[in-house]
Amino acid sequence: MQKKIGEMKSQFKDYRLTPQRKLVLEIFMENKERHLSAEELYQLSREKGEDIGLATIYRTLELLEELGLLQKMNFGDGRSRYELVPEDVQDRRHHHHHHLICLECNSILEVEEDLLSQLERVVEEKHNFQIVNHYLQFFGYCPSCRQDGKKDK
Amino acid sequence: MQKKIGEMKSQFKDYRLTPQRKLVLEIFMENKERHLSAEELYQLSREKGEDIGLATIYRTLELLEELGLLQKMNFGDGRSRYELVPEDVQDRRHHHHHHLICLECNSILEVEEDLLSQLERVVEEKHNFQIVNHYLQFFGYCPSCRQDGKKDK
DNA sequence: TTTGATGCAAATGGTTTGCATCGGG
DNA sequence: CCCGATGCAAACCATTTGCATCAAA
Repeated sequence: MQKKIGEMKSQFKDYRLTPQRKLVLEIFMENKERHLSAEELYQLSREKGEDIGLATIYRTLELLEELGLLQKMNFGDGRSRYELVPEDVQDRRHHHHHHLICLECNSILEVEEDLLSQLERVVEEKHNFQIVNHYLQFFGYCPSCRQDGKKDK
Repeated sequence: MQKKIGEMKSQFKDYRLTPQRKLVLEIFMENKERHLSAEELYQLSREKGEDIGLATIYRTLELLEELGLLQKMNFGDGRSRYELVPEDVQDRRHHHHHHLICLECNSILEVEEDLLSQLERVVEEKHNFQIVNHYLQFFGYCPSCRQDGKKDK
């Protein structure tokens, strides 16, 4: 069950939950499957008839990431993208899913399973490195592109 | 055993192995452990007394990545970084090592082992996605920062 | 009323590009 | 000669910042 934006005030201890910040959160809620860039958020906000400055969007994204509500990511297309961090993992700041990035059509599929726990433990032990989070991307060819282009060799 | 730059001509089928391109490769050879940015390459080249334009460096990096000799990566510091792809994996374009990125001192350790093969197979099968490469980063605290700051909870 | 938040525009900084020139084959 | 490669400067573009204004507690 999804927490409503209004109920998120507790997360904003020293910050104000302004209309602009609500708006950004709202857009993320309505686009859970997407990885939005600042510019895309700007466009989506105008489509909703709202007026919000691009600079404010950047500042809001920075804040929401600090609060652990958003995760910043980079897909190599020259701009940062963000996605909503699921409630149940916000505390631990662990983000247990990965991305399948198609080299042909640039689509991004999400893989929900997280099979890295054991691997993390191996690495932690071997290198005495305390792991807080991980980020895994797979590059290759998605089902539909494999069919079209016969990328399969 | 490392291939010499002079022996790399075969990789440059339709391109010229110019002094500038040799220089860039040479710097990567001498800094295998580092993840160099364009600007850093520029600095290192001047330290060697060579004169090469920054634009040429960018164009060279793009080319070398296409040829599979370099891997482009992003550590979230606002600039792209590159590292030499080991010979024995250049063909398959697989890059079998990962990064441990310290959130405290920003150091980057490399983990040589690759334990993702089985995981890749699971994902490929489950999602019918042909994986060509993967990229894995671990975020946390390195040994020395754990000691200093007692980040360990 | 005070302090954080916003919006605009200007500045920043990494990267790309246009174009004249250079140089190897 | 020709065509790819280079260098310089200008252009680009995502992101950041300065500052005056706004608004909620």
